Amino acid sequence: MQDENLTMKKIAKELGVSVSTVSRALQNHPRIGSQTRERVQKLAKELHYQPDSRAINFKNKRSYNIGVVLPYLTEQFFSLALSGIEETLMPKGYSVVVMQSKNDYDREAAAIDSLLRHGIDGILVSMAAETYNKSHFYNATHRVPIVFFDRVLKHSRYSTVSVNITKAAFDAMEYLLEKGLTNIALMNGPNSLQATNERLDGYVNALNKHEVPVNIQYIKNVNLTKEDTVLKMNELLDLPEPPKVVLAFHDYIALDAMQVCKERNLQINKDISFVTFSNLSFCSYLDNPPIATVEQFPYDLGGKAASLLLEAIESPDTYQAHDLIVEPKLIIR
Amino acid sequence: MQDENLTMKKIAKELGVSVSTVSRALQNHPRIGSQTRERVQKLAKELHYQPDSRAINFKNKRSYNIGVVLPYLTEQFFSLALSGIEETLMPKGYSVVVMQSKNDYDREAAAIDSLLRHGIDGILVSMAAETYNKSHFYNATHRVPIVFFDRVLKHSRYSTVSVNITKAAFDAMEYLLEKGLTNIALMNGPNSLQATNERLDGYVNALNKHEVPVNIQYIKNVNLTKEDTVLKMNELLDLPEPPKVVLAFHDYIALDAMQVCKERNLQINKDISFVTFSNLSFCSYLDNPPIATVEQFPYDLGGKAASLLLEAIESPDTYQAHDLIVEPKLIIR
DNA sequence: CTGTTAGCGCATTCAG
DNA sequence: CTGAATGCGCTAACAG
Repeated sequence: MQDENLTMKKIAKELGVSVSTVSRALQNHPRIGSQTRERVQKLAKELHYQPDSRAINFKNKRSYNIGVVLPYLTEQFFSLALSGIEETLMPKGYSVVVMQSKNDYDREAAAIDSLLRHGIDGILVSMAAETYNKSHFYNATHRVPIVFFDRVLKHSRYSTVSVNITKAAFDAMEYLLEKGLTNIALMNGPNSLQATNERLDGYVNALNKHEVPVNIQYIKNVNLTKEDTVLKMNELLDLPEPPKVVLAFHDYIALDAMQVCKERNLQINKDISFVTFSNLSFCSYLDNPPIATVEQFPYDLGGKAASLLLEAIESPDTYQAHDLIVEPKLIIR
Repeated sequence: MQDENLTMKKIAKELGVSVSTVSRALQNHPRIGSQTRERVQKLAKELHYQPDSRAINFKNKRSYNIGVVLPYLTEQFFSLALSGIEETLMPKGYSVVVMQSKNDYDREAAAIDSLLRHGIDGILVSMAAETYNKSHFYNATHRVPIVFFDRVLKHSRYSTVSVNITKAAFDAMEYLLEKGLTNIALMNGPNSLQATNERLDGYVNALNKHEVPVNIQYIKNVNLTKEDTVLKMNELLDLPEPPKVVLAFHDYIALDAMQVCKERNLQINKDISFVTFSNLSFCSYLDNPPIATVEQFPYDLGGKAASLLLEAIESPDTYQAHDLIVEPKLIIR
């Protein structure tokens, strides 16, 4: 069948022409005779010639590979985002190199480093929860463009694509408050994430608007591990006046928190309800799913981030970093 | 900060030595003066020199990228497998390029093609459900090694890593039969997958051993879409004697099938029960989870496949393709 | 121990 | 329209 080391040189020799002629014929260069082009292309096809992509990458200073660093692929939110990325990049001839940070700073830094050494053309990042030090990003900036999505780092050199979380939280709260519910707890994420602050803003704004006093004991930060969720949920339930509703950072937190409630013999959606961010398809299989959830359109998020990155790569001169905000949607179950 | 185009040449000129000296110093070559080595390494560090990976890839005829083609990253089974792959490859300096086939033949073929053009060093594949034609694999074989995992293609040139599904199905059935249950349906996968046949074997073997007649109406093939699952589940429930237990191809099928049951006012785990393959962590959140499930260790599957592929890449002469079987584990809930 | 030379596969400039 | 020559960044064989 085809030869592992079939180069243009061999085709050239076979046809008695020069390598540059073959090169031109193969890329439909204008300055080439149509008959020679035919001859070359015909033979190339017969021999199953495949250009050596490594040589081309080398010449072009491009690899057509995009690095993606995100917390967990097992979280549906991120695997959907990756799908959006893949779908945007593939038709443009780019491939996706993924690495999971698992919310760990060291892994994230190592991933960025590894991507850089592999010579990718750009990086898409959704930050790890534990990332307080951002220097690994700043260092990478000199080598390739970076675009953040969802868990973003606002900085003049980076484009970001994120959801308007303040509004999402506000809408969710307003929905609850208008139903007459007031004992609403917030199980928020870690402070390293901007979305955490935005959730808090929306939460507080809504309470203020409806003149419900903010109960500081109802506000918890969770580091996104199951243990911490269990701990914080128990704290909430141990309160003299435990919450009737919990606004959870995302569905995974809610699921673990629900388990805690069940173990304490509370009936979900009766004694206590949940409102979440994420809209995991999985939750529709629950007998007592969260009463409402905020759809964040991860697929779009990823796709848009990928588009921005392509812009940065292919038009570096005209490219301007900017922040894209995606509007969330409250889904009532 | 660091220069985008800082090459060894510049370092050499700066220090008044030759490029090869720099090259040797940087890779701790034995035949180099320790003082020159120091000088070079010091300057390289100061200047934040990073070798051009594209040039190195070009020279080595390696990209240190491994392609992974699998059905859906949103399925936890596959994202776990990918984690195992990533964890195995990363310490060896390889990165992972993923593509999702979405169970579609054309997408799978396009993915393989794209990977080949990107010059990856090897491919890991878990086949699409709709893949009946295998020529895209055979064509790729001439260029790079391929290893299959989970959804494997048995062929002398490919290594495979898969679960002993026949045994898994047999064990699951035996568990049910010993509990005195006999009306057991099998919601199997599409016939293009080897695992489908193996499930059937295990199912039939167990029935035979326990001298329970095989009811052909209890055996359904599902094409892995929700619609088909709903259709086939309804067919089962419409039977004069509907099954009391369903052995489902995997958890996702079971979840959709359970929905059908609920809509028909059947109580899960009372009127009808499910036994599944996959052991999705998600199912532990269900009020009425499958009564048993087969753990297939996707993380290990991926890791082992990655190891085999590395072997094929790094020791092509001694490498022998072979089939690895992972023993499943029946988990009773 | 170090410098010179050559070459990987391809695109491109410069001649013709 | 086509061929010869050049160089991308790096490694390695060959000299010294």
